[in-house]
Formats: sequence, C-alpha cells, structure tokens
Amino acid sequence: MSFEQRTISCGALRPEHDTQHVTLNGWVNARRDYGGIIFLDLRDRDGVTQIVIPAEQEPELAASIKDVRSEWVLWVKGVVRMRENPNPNIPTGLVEVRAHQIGVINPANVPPFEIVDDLLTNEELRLAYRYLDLRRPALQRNFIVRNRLYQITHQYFAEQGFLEVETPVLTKSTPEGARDFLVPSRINKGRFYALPQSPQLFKQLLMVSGFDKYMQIVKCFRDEDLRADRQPEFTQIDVEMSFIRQDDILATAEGFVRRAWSEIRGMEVQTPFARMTWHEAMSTYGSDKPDIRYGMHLVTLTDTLRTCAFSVFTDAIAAGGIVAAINATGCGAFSRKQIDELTDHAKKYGAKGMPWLKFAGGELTGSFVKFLSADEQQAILQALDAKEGDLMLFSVGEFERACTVLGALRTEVARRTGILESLRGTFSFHWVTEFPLLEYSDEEQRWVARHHPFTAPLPDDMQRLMTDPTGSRALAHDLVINGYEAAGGSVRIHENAVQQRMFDLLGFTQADAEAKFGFLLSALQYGAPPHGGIAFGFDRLVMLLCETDNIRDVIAFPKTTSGLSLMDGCPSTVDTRQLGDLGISLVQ
RNA sequence: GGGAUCGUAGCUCAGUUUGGUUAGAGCGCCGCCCUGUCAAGGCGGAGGUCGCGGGUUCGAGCCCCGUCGGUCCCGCCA
Repeated sequence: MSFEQRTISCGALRPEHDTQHVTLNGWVNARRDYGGIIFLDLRDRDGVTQIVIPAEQEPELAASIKDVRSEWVLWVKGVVRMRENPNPNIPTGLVEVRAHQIGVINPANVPPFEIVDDLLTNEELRLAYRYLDLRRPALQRNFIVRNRLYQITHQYFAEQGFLEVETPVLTKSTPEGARDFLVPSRINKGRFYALPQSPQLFKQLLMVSGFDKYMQIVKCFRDEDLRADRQPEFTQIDVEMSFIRQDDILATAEGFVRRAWSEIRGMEVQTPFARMTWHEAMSTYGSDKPDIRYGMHLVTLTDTLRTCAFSVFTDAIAAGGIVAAINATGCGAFSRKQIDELTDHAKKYGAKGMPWLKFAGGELTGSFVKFLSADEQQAILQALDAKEGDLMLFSVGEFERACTVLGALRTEVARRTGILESLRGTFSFHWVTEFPLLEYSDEEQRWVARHHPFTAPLPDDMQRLMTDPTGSRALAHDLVINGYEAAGGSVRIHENAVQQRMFDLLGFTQADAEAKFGFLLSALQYGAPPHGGIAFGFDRLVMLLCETDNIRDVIAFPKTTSGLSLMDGCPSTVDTRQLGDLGISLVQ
C-alpha cells in the first residue's frame, strides 16, 4: 500500500516547527471526537503529537477518518501550529498539527489491551501479544536504555584495548554447572552439541592464543528453573584479560560501570568500589550479594549465649553452629500474625523456627525470654543496640544456613517497613571476594566448585589444595549492585598441574578429565599466560538502570517462568520426519 | 522436585466465607449527540464455555478430586 512518507517524527515537534508543512507516520494513540472538531493523537517511537481535524470546516476530511480508531496506522499531512490550549504533560504539548490530508496505511483490530503505560493487564496476555506490549512507551524506553548500554560497552572496552571475538554457539557439553540445552547432530547421529552456559573455556583459550584482552556481548543458555531475574537465554558482557592481577580486572570493571551510570543515569559513581570478603558479607548481611544501602546488620551472639538456659541455642552451639540476630528497628508493634509470617519466611530458607524478642515498656518479652538471665538480656540489648519499640529476630544453626535465614529476614523486614521503597533511584556498588573455592556436596558425596573448576585459589591457600581443601578460598569476585549479582568472575588457573589437581579434587579420574577437558589441559601446556576475567549480567544491568525488578521488562521476547514463549508457542512438537533425520525417537 | 497465590465480559475486578431466581461494576467496544479536548463529556446498546475435565448435590462461579496456564519463592542456577 502506498503512503506519504514522514518528514519528521511524532515526538520531535516543537514550537520552532510552527507554520512548517510536515508529514507524519504513526499509530493512533487516542481519538477524541467532538463532532465539529476531532483530535487524533498520533504515536511513534519518539512520542505523541496531537492532530486536529476541523470537521465543521472540512467534512470530507472528517468523513475520510470516520472509522479510524486506536492503533490504526496513518499518514498525516498538515501544518504545525501553536496550540490554543497547551498540554504541559507531554513534550510536544505546545504544538499540534492541523491536518489537511490523512491516509489510512493499515487498519487495526481492537487490541486485546490498551497501549498505555500504567497497564495492569496480566502478563500472560501481554506475552501472547508481545508486539503490542512492546508498543508501550514505558517498555520502549527500557530498550532505548538497553541500546545505549550496548554502545557504551563497545566504546569503553574498545578504548581499553579489548578485541571483540565471537565464540561458537554449538559447543561441547561439559559436566559441572548448569544443565545444558542440547542440539542433536544430524550428520553425527547420537551425538549432541550443547549451547554454551558461557564462553568460559573459549575465552581462556583465546588468552592462550595471545589475544590478551577479549570481550564479547554474548548470549548464554542455562536449562534451569527460572526466576523474576533469570531467563533460560540471557546476555553477558564476557571479559577476559592476560598478564593481570585481580585488581586489574576489578579496576577495568569499575571504569565500565562508572561510565554506564554516568552516561545513562547522569550519576557520578565513586570508584574504587568497597570490597568485602564472602565471610564478611555472610556474617554481616546474611547474603553473598547483600544490598548494603541499609543497615540492619547481623550480630553474632554465639559467645554471649553459649551458657544460656535455652537449649535451642546451646544445642546448636554445641553442634558447632552459631546464634545470630538482627534488630528490626521500630518493629516492636508487629502483631503475632506478622511475626508468624516472618517465621514462615525464615522456614522457607531452612530455619526450624524464628526465636524473637520485643523490647517494649522497658522490658523484654518474647518466645524465649524466660530462659535468659538479666545479664544475658542486657548483653543482647547492648549487642543489638536495641531500644524501646524494637523487635529482635534470631537464627541458629550452621554458619551459612543461619546467616542466610537472617539475610532473608533482613530483606523481608526492609520490604515490609518501606525501607526498600525509600531507596528507589539510589545505587550501591561493592565487590564480594574470597569466596569458598569448593564446597562439599552431601548429595553427590564429593567436592564441587563453587564458582567453576577453572578458578584459581588464593595464593595463601594453594597448599591446602594438595592436602585438605576445606576452607580454601577462591580468587573470585562478584560485583553486587543493590542486592543483585551484576557481574562475577575470577583469576583462572593457568598451570596444567594445578588444573589437574582441581579435577582430581572434584572426583574426576584422569581419563574423565582428559575426555571432558583434554583440550584445555593440553592448551595449558603450550604456554598459557596468567589470566582472569569477569562476566556482567547484561540484562541485570539494564534492569538496574531502568529500575525494574522484572527481567522480562528488558528482554524483547522473553519466556514465562515455565520456559514457554506464549507468543509463538515454543517449545513445540516436531515432525516425526525431523526426528528421524536426527536419529531420535521419543520415549512414550 | 516442592511451596504460595491467581484464573469470572475484550481488560481490571466484585461475587466464593454460609451452594439457591435472570452472575454485577468500572474501563474498552458499538450507535447517537457535541467546536478545544488531551483518561474528553452526555445518552443508549451489545458483550459471559465463571481456565479445562470429572465428582458430590434436587441444584455448583461457590464444595471435593484431577488437570492446564500466569506470577512469586525454596531447591536448582559452576
């Protein structure tokens, strides 16, 4: 269908265009029909402009748009003029276009939901009509931010001397880590490619090749259960550097984040970022990715309560566990019901219960106060800096579990008391370092890598690898922004012997290691430089910059939490012939 | 794999507690009126597989069982 092509965008019109002849293309945002005069709001990516049709004077023009409704696609020829009644709420509000000719480019069905920003429609329907959902300016703004971050990423890393190199999407399935998405091979029946969980091994091999500084904006795939901030396919800024120490990686990352926040948010972020060890993060905040914009720190009370009369505490301590607490300042008025809800919350994270104390009317009340001596009560109040009207929540047990429970309670209390809401638009940036290198899996009866099997230990802990790896720490680093893991990485093992030992600890036989990772072990014997890197969660950075807590708001065509695409209906069944080509038959 | 919660008009929801006549409201949609609105306004109208299947009952939107789907969370996510 022919149409008059636009001379300017709908969102660009300003008083300086007064009296100019223009042609606009766009979607009808709204129609206000007064009989004698008709207003159409025409929308494109840039904004909305009001079109005026003086129906009284031009009945033929009015008749030509009689059927035009929301979401029809039009071209409009007319003259820009100043409005009699300006609308201060929109950027184009001082002007309007007096139409002389209007053409329908394409009519539209009545949409299943209105294209407005303050949309309350359920996500199921929005995802089924994603192309309509994406017409909403609020969502389009997110993709404008996303685009700017692509540009900043390429500019910054290019300026820093990084080379972008593409790595394969069809790769080898490896054990360890997330479940792989598999792609059957037609030419080699019975064999499979895997989609990469990340280009980890390839970027290390690029270091061996001498590329020195590598980066890539790259899709990664993990076949695991989803969350509000997790999709099965997601984007990383993958970075790797040679001949560096950990500080170099962190400084490079800090420079990038500072640039992004400066250009997109207009905020000057202070660098270097604060650093805390994993142990500090867990014992102070109860999380390895804490939101440090507010306090409510965990306080360890193990020594204070070691000899108290409350067996829940003393039994846990005797078993090697800890007792810790947070002070939910000012929550002393929480009802029994609210405390029960907090207890349920604690139980989701593996707590058996949630002992609590209230300080009100100058005295302590609570679930276990009768087991405490006056000295112990005093010590608790002092340690938690508890004042009149405060509520104290306790957790006991093994260190990581007990801390995690309090960390979850800390977040929940912050949410319920409006602390999180009051922090909207603010950001905190910090590093968490010295993660445990390995953790023992009771389920698998073996050590597993906490980060990944290629992570180097702290030099001080290298000896432990040869004897007992318990307590060994990794040269790993996570960048945490507002409680989100925004990036993570490590210095890698670059010596064959150390890497062999790591596989050994993980329970791989030499033959296993050779079969799964032989190419890496081999590469490490041909002159591998010391190297390390980091990968940013690109979608999460965009989420933070857009201040949304839903990853689907920053991915154009996302999946639901059960991994379905409601628009195109994938995953779908396939033709038996396709399966036959691949040598695959389905189990009934 | 597990837990919570939701599913009623095109959309957002009420109705479910205590089963009972013809399932309601706002927005949207359709028609008419209207020359300065911008969430236009006024009058009128159409519109329902109460997610789906089974059961209990004289009778089910409401109770029971199962199932599908959305969201959030635990496990999982090197």
